[in-house]
Amino acid sequence: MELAKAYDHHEVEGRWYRFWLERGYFHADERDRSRPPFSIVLPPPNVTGSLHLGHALTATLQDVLCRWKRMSGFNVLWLPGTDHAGIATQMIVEKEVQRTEGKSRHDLGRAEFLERIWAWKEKSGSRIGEQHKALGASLDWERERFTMDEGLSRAVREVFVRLHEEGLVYQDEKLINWCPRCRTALSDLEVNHDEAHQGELWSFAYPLVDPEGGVAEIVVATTRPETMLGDTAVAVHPDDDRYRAFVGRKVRHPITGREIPIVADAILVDPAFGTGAVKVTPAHDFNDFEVGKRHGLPFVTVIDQDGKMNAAAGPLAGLDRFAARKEVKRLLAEAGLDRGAKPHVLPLGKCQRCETVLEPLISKQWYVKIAPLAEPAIRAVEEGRTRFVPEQWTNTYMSWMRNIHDWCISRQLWWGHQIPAWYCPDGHVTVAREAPEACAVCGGRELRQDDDVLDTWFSSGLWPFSTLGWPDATDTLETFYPTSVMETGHDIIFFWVARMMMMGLHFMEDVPFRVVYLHPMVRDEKGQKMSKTKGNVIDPLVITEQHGADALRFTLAALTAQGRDIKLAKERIEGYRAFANKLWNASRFAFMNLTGFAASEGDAATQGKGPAERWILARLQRAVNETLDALEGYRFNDAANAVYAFVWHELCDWYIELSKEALYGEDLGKKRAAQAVLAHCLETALRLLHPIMPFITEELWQTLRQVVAAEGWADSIMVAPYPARGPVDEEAERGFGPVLGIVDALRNIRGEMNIPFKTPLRDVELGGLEPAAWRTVGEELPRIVRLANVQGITRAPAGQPLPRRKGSAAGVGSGFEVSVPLAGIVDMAGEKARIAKELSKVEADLAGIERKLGNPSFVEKAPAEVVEKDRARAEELRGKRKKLEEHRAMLEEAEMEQPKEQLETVSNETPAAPVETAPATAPAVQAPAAPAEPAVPAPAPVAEAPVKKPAAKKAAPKKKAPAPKAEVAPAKKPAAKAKKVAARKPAAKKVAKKAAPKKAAPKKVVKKAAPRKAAKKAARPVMKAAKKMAKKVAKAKPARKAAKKAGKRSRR
RNA sequence: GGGCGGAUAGCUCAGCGGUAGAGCGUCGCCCUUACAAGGCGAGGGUCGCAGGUUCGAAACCUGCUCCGCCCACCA
Repeated sequence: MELAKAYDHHEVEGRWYRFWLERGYFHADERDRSRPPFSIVLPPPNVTGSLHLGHALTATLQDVLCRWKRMSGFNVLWLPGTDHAGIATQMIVEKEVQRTEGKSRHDLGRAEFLERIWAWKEKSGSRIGEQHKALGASLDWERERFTMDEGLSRAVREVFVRLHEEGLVYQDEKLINWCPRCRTALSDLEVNHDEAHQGELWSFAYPLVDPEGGVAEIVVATTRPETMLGDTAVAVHPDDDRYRAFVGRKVRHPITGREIPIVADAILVDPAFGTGAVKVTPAHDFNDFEVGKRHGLPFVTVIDQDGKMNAAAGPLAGLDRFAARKEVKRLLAEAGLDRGAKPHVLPLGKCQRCETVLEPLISKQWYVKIAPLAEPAIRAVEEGRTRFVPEQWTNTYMSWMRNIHDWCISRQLWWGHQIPAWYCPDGHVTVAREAPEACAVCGGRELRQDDDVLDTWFSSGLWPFSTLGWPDATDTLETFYPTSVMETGHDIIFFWVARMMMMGLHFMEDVPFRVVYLHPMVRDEKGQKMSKTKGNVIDPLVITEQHGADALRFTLAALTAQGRDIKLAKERIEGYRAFANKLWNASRFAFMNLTGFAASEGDAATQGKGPAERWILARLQRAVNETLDALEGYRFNDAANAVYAFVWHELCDWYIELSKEALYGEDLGKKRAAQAVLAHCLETALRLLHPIMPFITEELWQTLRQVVAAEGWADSIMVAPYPARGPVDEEAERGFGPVLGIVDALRNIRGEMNIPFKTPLRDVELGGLEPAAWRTVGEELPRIVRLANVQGITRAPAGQPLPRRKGSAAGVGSGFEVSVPLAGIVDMAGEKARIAKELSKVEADLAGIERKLGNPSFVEKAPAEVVEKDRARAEELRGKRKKLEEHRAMLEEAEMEQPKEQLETVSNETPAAPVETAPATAPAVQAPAAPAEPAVPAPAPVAEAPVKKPAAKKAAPKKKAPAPKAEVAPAKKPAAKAKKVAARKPAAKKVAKKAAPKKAAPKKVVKKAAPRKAAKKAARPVMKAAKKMAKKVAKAKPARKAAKKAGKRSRR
């Protein structure tokens, strides 16, 4: 199977999406009751919009859930649709018409304008569909809905009428938030009071009608001077002695000449604020409105729906409200009533859509009486029938629900569901599902429908059941309601989630969804909200084009941690595209090496499994379990990371490398086993990853099925079963540790010494292996040899340490030791430095643990297993330290014994180069020392190194073992030492600094009752500092780096 | 004014009572026949500050400081 060398998503993605569609895999069967249902309704995007990354996130997470559940045997419905988004859409099209035709919607008229919007909707609605398809969303397109579909509109009318019948929808004339620009009423939620507006608090005097005792006026403060034209009272606090005598008297309005009462109101007035006297404008302020009702004041509206002063404003009629503000101030100043101003910060209510400062106006609107609906919605969450994830949002939801106000649902717009209420000339109202013939009150036949439309969220609130066919009792509704999960942004908990809860419970008598998963907000890499005005909006289509949908999806999933916003950086996407490519190439490797293997013999082939095979299978199972745990807990980042880590760092970095020995070797049994395991791991990993990266996994999975001539596989990975949880073979994981450790140790020596991979490590010895490890390592010697490029390797008998060898590098790990002769490859100074570093690390760790174990209360009070663990670790560290010290001593000895000339002349052509210790060599492998067990056939030939390397290669290192190095060695020493000292000094100083203040603060210590505690406290920072220093010392890397630099310099 | 989140490596973030981690970036060595969109190795951290609880705190409690978000009718 020939695959391109690099993954190209362009070629792959569209092809598979079409395949899935053709096969009908996205379509849910509402009559299938044999499988458990799983349903999600897609939060409908604004139909005129274009998807942004927030939508891409929603689509990705929901698709992950749906694909996972589908593969897990659920009957999955994921329902797509769009929202008419009343005010937003109307504004967009209005602007567009204005721009292209220079006409307002009023120029066009209602019918004509609505036609334009419908045309617009058709166009952009399909774009949203395309965007979702590009992302790979497995939406059931046959069920796509739109909030203004006939069906959904019928649901809207039904709900309105029923609520009206129940007295839960009513009409009332009260103060509402009005946008003078959009010329419509808004609900509380559509008001933004974000900006702290820098305004002023301006004071003026109201002259008393009948001045008395030299008191002729009362001074009030306001941030909105223009509203004084609508003042119908002045209020003071009843207990305020300054104003007690004023209550009941009157002031004269300086502009209109009306007489206005002074009232006492304890709720409105805070005597400490401003002058303690408040002007009252019941028709333009929410607080004042209440005062007006309490005191029976007149409601004088002075501002009209355009934000201009009306006739009641007398001389100021026709002025814009902000111009009127200046004018009022000017007039009052002229009249000598200005009492000064001071700066004042106040929140301004602005229109969510157009940012216009809102005007509270009295008007007749439709409302939903909310308390009876909210109560069940609160209870449902309290009882856990609907659960919020992450949990913290429960509080947000609850606190809002408990303080909820009646919902103003009428909007003075054209685009939306026209309110099903009809008026006769006498003003009677008839509310009905369909246009009535006659007035329900008087029978009059001249009926006119209410001009207004419903708040967009009114229809959105019905989404989880209106889309399933309600008010009809459909199979779809029966099967898929309540939906399983509502996945959306936390910014619309109130707008949408809360309303769906209320409506669902009221009309379906059950919650609309079992779980509300609230995803984070997507921000740009600087953490700023993406917005058109900032110009930092990223179109998901651009990214899918550049990096592929899979890369974008994976990135979004990997960044979706609970409770934190997503800062999307391009580098992340690139990184995950690289992951896709890695997977691609790993698969290529598999395909190239699976020839001759057939899936059918998979199980039979497992006899030849070695420790590496058992290890990777255990790791695979662990990755599967972790991924499942993560998905079940909605931890998308953990799911993504679990698959990522397994595929890249275990399957690719380790197993593929390990498998080569068997795949390229002569032993057919081993080869087949490796093939079976490789195929199995790859196939499982693809299924595991499929929900996150659907395209590339399908492509590779389909190829794999051909390569291994699979039978009985599903037709598509998306309908193949999801990997199942199972027990992890921990023994296989643990048992393989020494093999991995040995390779790591050898690589570390190589890396630290800058020995290129080409240069083989000769005559490597292993020791310190317990019997089980001895066998495992024995079995895997050929693989160790390959991964570390070793020529000649021997094992000391089980349970025995390594014989010391001069002129060698050593590595000590948990349950193994390695020794590598370095003569001729590299000088000894580097090794000394490396060991010193390692040693100080061990010492620092050990010191910490010993201190702990030396603390009696720790040993006494800590759980036994923790103490035991630490003891064991201390023991291990002491062992390691001993080995390292011995090795260091040996190095020093060797240095003294061996004249450097000899070092230079050592040839590495003879494997036995490093002299005395050599005799241990070959036989070790066959050493019978292992207690009993002939079990493992000793891989004898291995000791004699890979033969593959041609002679020519052997010669190569000679050139690379440059004599000059040794020469440089002595020269660098002083420098190295100097650096070491330099590094240590600051650290020491730090300790002093840290410790000093504590000691120098005896007051505290004295105060403390328990001296022991005080002492401990004083000691704590010292301990920390000491730890720190130990670490610093451990990290001091003087010798080698300095040496390297010196070497380079001298060479030039 | 209330409420909620966040502060851990240069950057983006995991970890949420028992040896401080990952990815990206950095540095060194390698084009080792799946992959240079790669491999191997290394460096890098007073876990925001100050107290407290505990044998033990990055984690739990209290206070503070800075960032972000939500809610709110002080004229």
